[in-house]
Amino acid sequence: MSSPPPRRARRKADRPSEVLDAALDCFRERGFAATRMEDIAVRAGVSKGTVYLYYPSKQAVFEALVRANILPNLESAAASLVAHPGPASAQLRLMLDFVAQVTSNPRLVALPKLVLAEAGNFPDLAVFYRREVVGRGLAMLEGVLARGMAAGEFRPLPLTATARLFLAPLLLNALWQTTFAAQESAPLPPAELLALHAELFLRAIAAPAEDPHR
Amino acid sequence: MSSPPPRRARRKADRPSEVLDAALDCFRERGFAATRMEDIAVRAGVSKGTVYLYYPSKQAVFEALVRANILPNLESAAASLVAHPGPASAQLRLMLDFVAQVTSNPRLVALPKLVLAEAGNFPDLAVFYRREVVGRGLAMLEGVLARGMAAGEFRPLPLTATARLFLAPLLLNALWQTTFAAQESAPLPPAELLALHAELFLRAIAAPAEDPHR
DNA sequence: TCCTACTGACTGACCAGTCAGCTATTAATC
DNA sequence: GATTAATAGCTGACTGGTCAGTCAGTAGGA
Repeated sequence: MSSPPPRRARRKADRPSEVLDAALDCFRERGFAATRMEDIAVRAGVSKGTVYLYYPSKQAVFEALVRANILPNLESAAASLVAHPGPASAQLRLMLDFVAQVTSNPRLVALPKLVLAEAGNFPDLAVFYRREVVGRGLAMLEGVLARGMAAGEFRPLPLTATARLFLAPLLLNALWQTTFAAQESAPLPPAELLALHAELFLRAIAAPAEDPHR
Repeated sequence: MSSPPPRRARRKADRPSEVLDAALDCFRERGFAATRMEDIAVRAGVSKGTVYLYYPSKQAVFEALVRANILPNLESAAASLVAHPGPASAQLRLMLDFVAQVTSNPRLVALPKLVLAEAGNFPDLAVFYRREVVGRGLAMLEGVLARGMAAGEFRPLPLTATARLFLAPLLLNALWQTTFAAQESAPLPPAELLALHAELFLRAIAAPAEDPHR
């Protein structure tokens, strides 16, 4: 085994992500405004000053957090799309499964909610999120829909609106989980909701079957 | 014309709602955490102390705001449902139009977003909102869906999940408006999105037409 | 003259961000 | 290999500013 790197130096490499992890936990529990830099520091096992060595402000921590956690998931969604060519309806289900899986991770789900809540206070972040996350997600989806329409698998429909209608239940389910899930007496399993969504949506956009009687 | 009521006394009656109006504007612009009591007071044309005469804390202002603005709309939705009996699909469109109209008022749209954002800090409010707003809205919707299924107008489907799928695009569209609308280069008109939603959704849940060839 | 609505200066707590200094580690020197 | 020097990483007390909430006092109205 290679000798471990010097402890101090190794810590330096690890600190940023340790701080972000701690920050995510804090933001999830109390929101952005109510978490203090000291909370984040203590949770990361570090002093307040150290956090400022790596991030110049609380805003910067938040922005780094969003960037670090969101983009890898988008990349992997795009990759899985490329890895699974096939009928557009199958790819649609693939994307749905993907979102469902991401959405089942409470730590990740917290992020869109935070962005939504803080969009007013972080216009830059809202722009970034709209462009890099929502924009790219919708574009992927529109690509799949366009392929399906071109192949006669789906009816011709306005791409943008259709893509948003497909995504809406996925996103809202995620927000729901983080907001109301705790107080549900008989929670509706997300998998059930999403399965029904897939069924209804595919039926709604399917091209009509060829009618042999005509 | 009857003589106007004494100015001081009249003001007392009007203050609470004036304060709530001002608070809504402030919360919309800067979020809950970032608005100061003094902002609300100035906007209401009053001093900070006066706000505290009517509401014991900032939290109380927020809670009163939500309660005052949400419930009347639900009542009126229920009333309009009673006033328009008819096929379930028509009632579904009625509810969609209703939500669309409420949603087109930016002041009202801000509230669900605030509740979402602050749910963690106001557990009581989240419970209230879940029960009184979301719960009653979903119940109304489930009622319409159940009628339609019983009448053979819609396929039999799980009520709860179907109702949520119907609502999701409406709510998400509202959140979208408040979060990203400002930066859209070619905004998608909500009416267009909602019309497509109605079309797709009704097609998805429609009972299959009787097949005369069978 | 009394009361009711209102005012706004004030207090106490809180916290983001700073910085002088400490400590563990590595490098240099003998 | 022991001692000292240099430095990178980290610390936490401190500062300056902000703001929720208070309350003694003012003024309009009956």
